[in-house]
Amino acid sequence: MNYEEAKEKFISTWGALGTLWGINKAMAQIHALLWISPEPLSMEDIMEELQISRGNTSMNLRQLMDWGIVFKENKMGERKEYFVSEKDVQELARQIAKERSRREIRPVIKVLKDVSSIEDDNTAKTKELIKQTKALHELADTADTMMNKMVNQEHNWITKTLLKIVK
Amino acid sequence: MNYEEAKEKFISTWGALGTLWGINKAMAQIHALLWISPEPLSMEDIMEELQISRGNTSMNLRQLMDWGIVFKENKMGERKEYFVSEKDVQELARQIAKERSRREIRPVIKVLKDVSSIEDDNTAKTKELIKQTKALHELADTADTMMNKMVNQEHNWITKTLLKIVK
DNA sequence: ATTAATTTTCAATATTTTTTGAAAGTTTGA
DNA sequence: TCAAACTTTCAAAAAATATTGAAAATTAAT
Repeated sequence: MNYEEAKEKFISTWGALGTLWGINKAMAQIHALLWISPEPLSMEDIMEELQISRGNTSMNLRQLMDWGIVFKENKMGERKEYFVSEKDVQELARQIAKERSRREIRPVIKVLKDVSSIEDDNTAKTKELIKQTKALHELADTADTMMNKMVNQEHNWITKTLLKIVK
Repeated sequence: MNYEEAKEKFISTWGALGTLWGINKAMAQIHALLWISPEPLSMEDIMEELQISRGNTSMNLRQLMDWGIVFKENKMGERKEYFVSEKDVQELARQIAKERSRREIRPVIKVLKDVSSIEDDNTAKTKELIKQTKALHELADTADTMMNKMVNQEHNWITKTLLKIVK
């Protein structure tokens, strides 16, 4: 496998993985491209490389910036904007965990809490609803608390912790 | 919030969360319905409750069974098939982790390994590709190993471990 | 072996999501 | 202030994904 093949393989694999996890292909691929690029890239560069439109590029770059994993960069004397990805793998993981928790997990935890707190009327179905949503609530809450600890830890905490668990 | 409201809220929230994480709405909602149902449900019951077609119900039940989180059950003297969900929250988490690892994460780890192993030609871009994909490979591999430990642990391991981390 | 009950399949349809591209907006420099 | 360089927005189009429903297949009882 040469450089070009490897690059394409990485970008398309990252795009496919994103899709599987609810992240659109263009967004995942732009991220992949910036992740392996030693230089900041302009919108033109990205459009060219991934064969996508200007509008698509612009919107997905904005989303990546909203997620806190891509940044704008200016070159002196140049009008054009350039983009770079967060390069540290731990920081990337933390940022993604943080955002998914905030946007997706916490709202669900809130619903689970509310649903599991309805008044018990002693019917089997109500009992089951309460019991099962409470169990989900507890698991989700514990897992989310852990994620948040993770997000606020020192740089190398993730790997150290995972390794400790794995023994 | 009464029982009906709570039930609907739970089912639609679970469906929406699924969608966000790449699982289709019907599949997530069928799972939610079975999760809180104290009795096994027939295909008719599910179609009726969620207002979805027979074909849709059949296909998504099959997928849930492929994921190992829903099972067929027969009532004596009845021709019809009934379905029940895995009820244990830990087992649910383990099963989902196990399947997502097998189907989605491991193939990506393989690609990362291959891509990060291309020959270094000492150009900046090749060096960056190798460095960054290697970093992802290491993180993904560690996390996946942890997931697999998890999957094969005793029943209550997840919560105990998470709590230990959280301190 | 036939029929009735039930489930599965899959081409057609509907829905949702993503992408495009051109117009509108913004910024910078002359 | 004007205009060139560049970016953003958003309605329309395209693509991807999910859903339907009826025909085919399966199963079980008579």
